[in-house]
Amino acid sequence: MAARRASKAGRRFFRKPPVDLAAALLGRTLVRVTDDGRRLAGRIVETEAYLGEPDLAAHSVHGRRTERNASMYLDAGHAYVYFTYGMHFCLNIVADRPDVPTACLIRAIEPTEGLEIMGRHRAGKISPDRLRPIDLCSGPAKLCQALAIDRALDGEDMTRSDRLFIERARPIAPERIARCARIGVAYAGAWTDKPLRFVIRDNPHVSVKVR
DNA sequence: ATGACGATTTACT
DNA sequence: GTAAATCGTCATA
Repeated sequence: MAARRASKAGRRFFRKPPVDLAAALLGRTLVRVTDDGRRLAGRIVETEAYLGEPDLAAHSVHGRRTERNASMYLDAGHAYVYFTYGMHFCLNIVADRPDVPTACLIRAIEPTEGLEIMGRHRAGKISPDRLRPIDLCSGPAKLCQALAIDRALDGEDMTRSDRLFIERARPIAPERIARCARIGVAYAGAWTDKPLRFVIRDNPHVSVKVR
């Protein structure tokens, strides 16, 4: 008898505007099953919404469509994994409807399953004293490294995939969610300061402190 | 073909 | 607080 698991989030859950999805993702479980069958998981504690065409911080600004960001145009619930800074991957989940290139960046999770393997994935490049649970997945590129997420998972349909998906969980009460400006988008003019970042209040696993 | 840049992380002062 | 790492991606030519 297989262990009982929470149900996998389906299309209906993801098919909402990116701001709504970013908030709805908080508290839910991100699950990654590796090629050798290991289950790695964590609770989503920080997300950001990217609003597509008008959003000067979005890869799909002005309807830009390239080989890299093609996944943003897929239906809601697909993964958009991009490579940046010559060394890092970041995971987004596509929101809304097909051909509306909006998405939510998963910026941090609180690791709950497979911490030892996550640590192994993170080890090597960093000093051992940086392998505390709180250092494992507290950033968009760190969590991708810990969960072994790279471009091989770009375009993955997370409503059907057995290697990357969201499990339903008790929603976070609205008063426990903080909204603030997104991280690392200083170049985005009027969009730099829009409150499109969502975090669970006072959670120690977030990437950058809320101000 | 080339140049500039980045939805970041890390170590160091 | 600052700066280095490091290269795929994109716009320009």
